[in-house]
Amino acid sequence: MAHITVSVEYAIHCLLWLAISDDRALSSRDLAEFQGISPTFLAKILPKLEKAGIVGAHEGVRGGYRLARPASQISFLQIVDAIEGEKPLFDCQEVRRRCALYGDCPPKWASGGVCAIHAVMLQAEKAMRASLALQSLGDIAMRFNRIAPAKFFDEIDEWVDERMAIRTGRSGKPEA
Amino acid sequence: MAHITVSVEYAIHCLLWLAISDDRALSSRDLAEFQGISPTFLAKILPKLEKAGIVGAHEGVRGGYRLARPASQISFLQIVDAIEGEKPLFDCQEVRRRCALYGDCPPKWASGGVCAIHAVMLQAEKAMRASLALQSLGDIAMRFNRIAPAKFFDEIDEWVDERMAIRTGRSGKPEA
DNA sequence: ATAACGCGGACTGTATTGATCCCCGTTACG
DNA sequence: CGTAACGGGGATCAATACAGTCCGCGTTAT
Ligand code: FES
Ligand code: FES
Repeated sequence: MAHITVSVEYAIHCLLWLAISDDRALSSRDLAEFQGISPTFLAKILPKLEKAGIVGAHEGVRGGYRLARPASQISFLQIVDAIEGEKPLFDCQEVRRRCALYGDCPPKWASGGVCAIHAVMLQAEKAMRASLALQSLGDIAMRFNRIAPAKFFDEIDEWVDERMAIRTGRSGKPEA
Repeated sequence: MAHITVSVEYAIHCLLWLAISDDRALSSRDLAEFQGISPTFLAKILPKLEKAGIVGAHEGVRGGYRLARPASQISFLQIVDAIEGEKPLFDCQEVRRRCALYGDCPPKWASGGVCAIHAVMLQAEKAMRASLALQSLGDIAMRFNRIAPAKFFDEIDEWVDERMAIRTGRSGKPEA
């Protein structure tokens, strides 16, 4: 079966960090290094979330990304659509019209409307999308808050602070 | 989003013809020419249905394929799985374990069980598969029987008879 | 014996995906 | 005002998967 690409996994995990460390704008490089994924590749993903209105981008030095809405108002479906576009799960090639019995002009009963087989696929896609629409980023963030120890959130803060200091405070020294 | 490949469309349309023209074994070449699709490519698809126990193959001259079960006992899910294998909709790369905060050994609360994001995807896949499992080839065949004019079925029979005659009766003449 | 079958492997071309690099406009900070 | 950190977009590349072809083998009715 087809795939929801890794880009979506990267995107949602980034959004989860943004949801947890609210307020503070995180740069794409921060998010990449923090999660051990390719910075240049992540830099191609985040603009998609921005164009979809899921995150807000702040340009220039000290810039970065913030959630554009409360996490509870960001559904998984919106994220997946923002990253993957609107490619359908099943892409019907209308083979029913090529039947040898009716040469080049298939009768209306065979070519009108949606092929019954195609309809089944559309229904399956609809079920999948409905399932994705039910879950919000806020749900996952809450679940994460429950399982992660409080100490962990302090470590996140420390890490981010350290990054900020390295980048701005001591900008002349490129290496820590 | 990802795709259910064209092979599935070919496969299901072939199965539909097999369901309609019951009894008679149709060869892969018959099915391909009948639907205007590549014979060599279809010849790669049908064995998958055979290995999955959906169709039965009869080798040798006058051979071909038949449904191995009544059409009502063949679900769309079984067909899709037979063609596409068992590739998951979403293939988790476990990015959660790469977090910079816990170097090489992520704590158990972060790596145990299934990632909450992954779980959402699994649930969506489950919803899609459940939707596909609800529809059977028999349902579609019945729907087809309702919209197709009775005359059409006679034409199918004629066409098949003609093919049989060309292939076996006058085997010495390769062209019609 | 022949020719129509199914079966499988090797092979090609193209599209997509993951990933890198470079350059540009913008913005804070010194 | 200059610099360096930002985001954004285009060009490029390697790996993979998919659609489609070709060839050869074993099987079986006629
Ligand atoms: S023609 Fe595409 S599914 Fe029937
Ligand atoms: S680690 Fe794969 S979805 Fe979270």
